[in-house]
This record gives sequence, structure tokens and C-alpha cells, in this order.
Amino acid sequence: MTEPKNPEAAASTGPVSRKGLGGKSSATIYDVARVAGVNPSTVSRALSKPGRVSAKTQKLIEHAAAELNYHVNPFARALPTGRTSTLGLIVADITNPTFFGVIRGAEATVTARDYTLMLAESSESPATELTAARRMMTTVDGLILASPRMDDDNIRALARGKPVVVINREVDGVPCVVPDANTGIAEAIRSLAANGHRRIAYVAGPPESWMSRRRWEGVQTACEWSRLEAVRLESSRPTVSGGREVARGVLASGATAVLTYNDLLAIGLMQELQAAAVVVPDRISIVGFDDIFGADFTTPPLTTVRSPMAECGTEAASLLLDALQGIEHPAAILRVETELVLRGSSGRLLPSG
Amino acid sequence: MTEPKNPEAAASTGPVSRKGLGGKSSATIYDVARVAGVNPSTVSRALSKPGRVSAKTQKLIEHAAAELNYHVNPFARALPTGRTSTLGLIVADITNPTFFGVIRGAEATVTARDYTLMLAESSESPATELTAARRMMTTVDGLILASPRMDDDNIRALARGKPVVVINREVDGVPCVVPDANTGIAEAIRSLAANGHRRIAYVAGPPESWMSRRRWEGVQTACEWSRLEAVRLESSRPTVSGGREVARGVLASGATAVLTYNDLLAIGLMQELQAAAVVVPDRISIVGFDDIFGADFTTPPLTTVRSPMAECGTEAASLLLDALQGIEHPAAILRVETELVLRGSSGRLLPSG
DNA sequence: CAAATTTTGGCAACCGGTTGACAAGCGAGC
DNA sequence: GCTCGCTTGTCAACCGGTTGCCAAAATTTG
Repeated sequence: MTEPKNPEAAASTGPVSRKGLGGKSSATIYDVARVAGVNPSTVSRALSKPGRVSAKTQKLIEHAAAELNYHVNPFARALPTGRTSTLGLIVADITNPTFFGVIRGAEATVTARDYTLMLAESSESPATELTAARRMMTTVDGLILASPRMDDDNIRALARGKPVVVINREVDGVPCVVPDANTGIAEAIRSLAANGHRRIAYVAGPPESWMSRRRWEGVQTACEWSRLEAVRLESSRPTVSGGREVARGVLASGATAVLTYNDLLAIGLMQELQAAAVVVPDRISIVGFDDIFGADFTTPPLTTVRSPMAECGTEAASLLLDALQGIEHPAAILRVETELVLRGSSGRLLPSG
Repeated sequence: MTEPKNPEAAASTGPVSRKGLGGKSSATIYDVARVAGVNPSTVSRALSKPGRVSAKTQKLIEHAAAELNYHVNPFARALPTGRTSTLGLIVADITNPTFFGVIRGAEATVTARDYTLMLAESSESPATELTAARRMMTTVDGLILASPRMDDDNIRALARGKPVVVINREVDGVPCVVPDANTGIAEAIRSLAANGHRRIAYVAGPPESWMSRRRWEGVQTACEWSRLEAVRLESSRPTVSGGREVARGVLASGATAVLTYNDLLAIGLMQELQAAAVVVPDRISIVGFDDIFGADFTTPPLTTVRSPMAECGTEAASLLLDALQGIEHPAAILRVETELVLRGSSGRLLPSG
């Protein structure tokens, strides 16, 4: 017969933290309960279920908690509930300044609402990304995927487990925050057309990038509208060096104005063209995307279609936090505005020769 | 008399996860134990204490775990042990590209060793920083402080709780990773001296910045050695706009070459000087610090003393991870090399008039 | 004033691992 | 064959909260 070894112990107040040894470990609800003269479960309720206990007891407990400098142990809470007060953010590439804004926006929002941000990167690899996402899923309450590279299906599968918000891409059935490229692109093309350009090149990003395809579509549409020719060029990498490599192709294309998938490509392209004594913007106008940090360091400073990435980060985090509180936003897709930032790298085409 | 309600239950195998409902929750050691036909605690030992169980049982358990796609629940593990497989990183300012390298290096290292990185920023405020650090301390196994703004004492207090590594500052009794500014500064001053400069200005960063003071000392020392004059100017903020604001003061100082606390100041300074038709480097040479992302976007590209921040992030993370495994590194301070990156913003002083 | 109803607090069983203590199993040595 | 010592697995008590259920207390109602 199995007998409890020590009935008194079972009936006692429960574990008591050993405050003796240098205050190492912090106070627990059991300590608070003892000081306040109530049951631990009452403490738990007072601290997490507002209105569940009487105002008097509430005050008593809060006082005791303050006195002991009590803070909940996030792990102890996470174990039975699954709630971790942590949000995950996976970016395609930490080196890429496009994501700095996202990280910053998300971090600020999350911290302001007493959550913590976990960061991971996928090195632009769908497989790494999926692994990172799965790993994170066990630890976070929700996940932000910035410019994810994995399939729609994988994203939806993740979203079935816990709330997921996608930035910079539209996935059916998953809340998304996307800069609406079209407005900015239309402005850019209109500006180029007004400056005498007739043939526009678009330098594409990675083939997996949903946003790159989207921008190309936007460029095509806007060009049709303005009766301009649009040609598409591929890049090896969406980086400065990728931009340098594509310079030759740009010249060969006969275009007098170029939009690039992102600012890094634009900067690399501009550097290489200038090295070949091609004057920007007199002979070729260059327009980037994103308005990343440093886009205005160049000479001439880069004209670019600004995507408010920090805002995307903020919005994505808010969406997630709201969802966790049961506030469902009806709109599956949140579009944030883009706009043309007109600087020196685009302008009137000088007659050649 | 307190009687156990259900003796059989107490003697049973223990909790069993409900795999019925859509495979929601993942397998536990209890599931693995059942499949392998052993006790849960044996599973726990097999998976975390190598050599504690026989090779035969080990294989049996590993097989069962693989079959069930078992993964430990980090919270369940963290609760009794305190180990979380998570490292914290606090940077002074996420916007500041100096830290991009740190974040990147730390993230990569931590992930490679199966840890996760938690990120927070202090907005350059000692109080916010301390709050963030305290908050993190409850959740992480160790903490990296990049360019901390709080007192030495507070840092030491944190370090008494859990392993802490500091980047970009030296704190007695706490392991630190610091770029050794002197080598790079010496190179820079030598180069400037060789180019005919005699009066050098240093634009300082925030007064709380240990590294700013250190760099100023380095500049002074190197100038004495080369028999140059060194003057110090203050900046309002260590940013591009802070750099613009200090331009007037730089001109007034009569210096023909300027080192700035960081690259952002240098870039802002250069923009403002150029706007005032002061040719760089013909009339004034500019040298930054850090070689941040975008330092080579400017025209002329920025000469700068490179601090390998990604390496700092990597080293700090490694130090921390080693410490957690009981591998103590004897050296309290790890110095990483700095070097002059000579670009176009510094050079020979043209005779004025 | 008693009965019905609503609050409020306590009990105890979890969540999923870890670990000290201990006993069974096993081979070696005498 | 028996004792000793070492390896290996089991038991049960945690870690620190959360929560369903129930009863006591307080409040409303008839």
C-alpha cells in the first residue's frame, strides 16, 4: 500500500525559498502568501486575474509582493500555461540594413508592452529559416517573419500552431504587413517620365523574394500607364557587390533609368557606373527601394522609394500582441504607404553625344 | 487524516501527453519512457548526462525519442535547473550601426551552439539599461552588455548573479572584449602627420562613453609622440546630425584634421563641411571610428579606424558560453585589433590661399 | 429572518523536466 | 558460494506557478 510519507508536509504551506544564502533566489508566491497570510493560489489570482479577489486582499498581497520585491518566474508560469511573454522575430539576413528598421520597431513595441524579443536569422536560406522558426515556436507566444523565404505552405503550417505575422510578403490566410509598393513606384515612374526617360530597367532581387516580383509588377504597370518601356535584369545577390556586377548589363540594356530591388543594389550599381565614368544622374538615373540607413551618404544621394520598415516592425508586433489578447483584427493584410524620396541620383536625362 | 485519493495514480507512470487532439502538444519524456520501456528519469539522464546509462538503454531511448520526434521543453528544464539556453544582449542603441556587427556576431555564435539570443536596447539611458538588464537576468544564462552606460558598480552587481561579458568598455572584475584603439589611432595619427597636419581635433562622444574617453587619450598620446597639437571638441549626440552641428566648431578650432568618436559624427561633419564648400580632404582631413556599414558610401569614402565589432560579438558570446560550461578564461580582458582603413577622406593638406 | 445567490479563498492536481537517495543487478575476488 | 563494490535504473520530491472544483463567507432577495 502506498502511504504518504509525511502527511504534515503535504498539508503545509508548500515550498519556501531559502532566503538565507545571500538572497540568491528571489521571492516566490509562497513567500508572498506567507507574508500576506493567504494561500499561494490566492496570490496567483491576485496577480494575474484582476477582479478575482477582493480589493482588500488584493491590496494586502500587492503590499507583501512589493515588500519582498517579488517578480514572477517566467518559466514557472510558462510551464502550465504555455504563455512566455516572448515574441520571435526571424529576418532573412541580419547584415541587410533593410531589417534594422524592422528589428528596431519590433523591439520597441514589444518592450513597451512588457514582452521580450527573440531574434534569429535565416541567412536567406529557406531550410535554415524553417529550422529557426520551428525552434522558436516552442519558446515564443508568437512569431514575426520578415521577408520569409520558405513556402506559403510552411508559413501556414507554422501559423496553425501559434499566431504568426508576415512582413514584406502576402500569404493567404496569414496576417501580413506589407509596404504598398505601387504608390511609391508610380511616383517614381512619373518623375522619371517627366524627366525624359523612355526606357526603364528593373534590377530584380532573389527569385524567392515575393517583394521583388511585386515590385517588378508595379514597375511594369506604371510603365505601361506612362507608355514607357520596362526591361528586367537579374542580379546575383541583393547586395552592393551584386549591384556592381549588374552595371555592365544595365549599360547594355539601353535603359536611361534604373530601379533596383533594393538600395544596396542601387548603391553598388552607382559606384560601378561612376567608376566607369558614367555620370549619375546625367546619363543614367538610379532609384532604389527602402531608403535604408546610409542611402543619403552617397554622392549624389540616392533617390529611393521609402518603405517604412520600422513601422512594419511596430505594426507586426502590435498585431501579434493584440491577437494574443484575443483582439482579432479583421483585415488580413495591413498595407503601409510607400513614397518616393527624391534625392540626387535621379533627374533629367542629358542629351548624349 | 490526509489520505491519498488515488494510490494507483500515484504509482503510475506519470503524466501522459494527450496526443489525440491533433498532435498539438509535443512528446514528453514520459511518452519516450513508455515507448522505450524505461523510467522517465532514465530518459532524462540518457538525454542530458552522457555516460550515466548503459549504451544499450541509451540507444533504446534515443530511438524512441527520434520516433516520437521528442524535443525537451525548455521551460520544464529551466524550472528546476535555472538553465535556459538563452543569452541576452543589450545594446545602447539599435539604430546605431556600430552595434549591427555585434548583434550579428553574437547571434551567429549563439545559434551555432544551440542557444538563442534575446535582444534589448537601452536607448542610451543608464536607467533603462539597468531595468532591461535586470529583467533579462531572470530569463537568460548570461548577458552581453555592448557599450553599457551604467556604472561599473551596477555592472559588477549584475555579474555576481550570472556571467556577464562587456563589450567596448573595461570594467574591473568583469570579462571584457575591447577593440584596442591605440594601434589604429597610432596609424591614423602617423598618416596625418606624414601628410603635413600639425593640429588635430578630436570630436568626443557621449560623456558616459568609456570608449570615447579612451579614444581621446589615445589621440593625445599619439599626438604627443608625433609632436602634434591635439584639441578636443564636444558633440551633442554621436549621430550624423551631431556631426553637422560640430562643423562650425571644427573650423573655428583651426585644426586641419579631425578624428571623431565614431563614423556617424564623421559623416555628418563631412556633409556639413562640404555644404560650406570646405573641400575634404584638401582643406580638412576626416577620420572616423568603427568602419560602420555605409562608411564607404560617402564621397570621398571615409577613412576610419576599423573596430571589428562582429568579432567582438562573437568573442563575447564564446566567452559567455565557455564560462557556462565551466571553462574559465584566465584573461579578464580580451583585446581585439583595430586598424586604419585608409580611404579618401584623409590625405595631404593643400596649402591654403 | 431564512433561503438563494454570488463572492472569495483554499485544496490539490497538474505543467515536464531534474536529481539525490537507494536498491537491484552484476562481475570480481577470496 | 559469498561478500564487496560498482554500475544502472527507479522512486519520489522538488522547481514555481496555474486552475478546476468546492466550501465558507458575504451579499442579495423573498
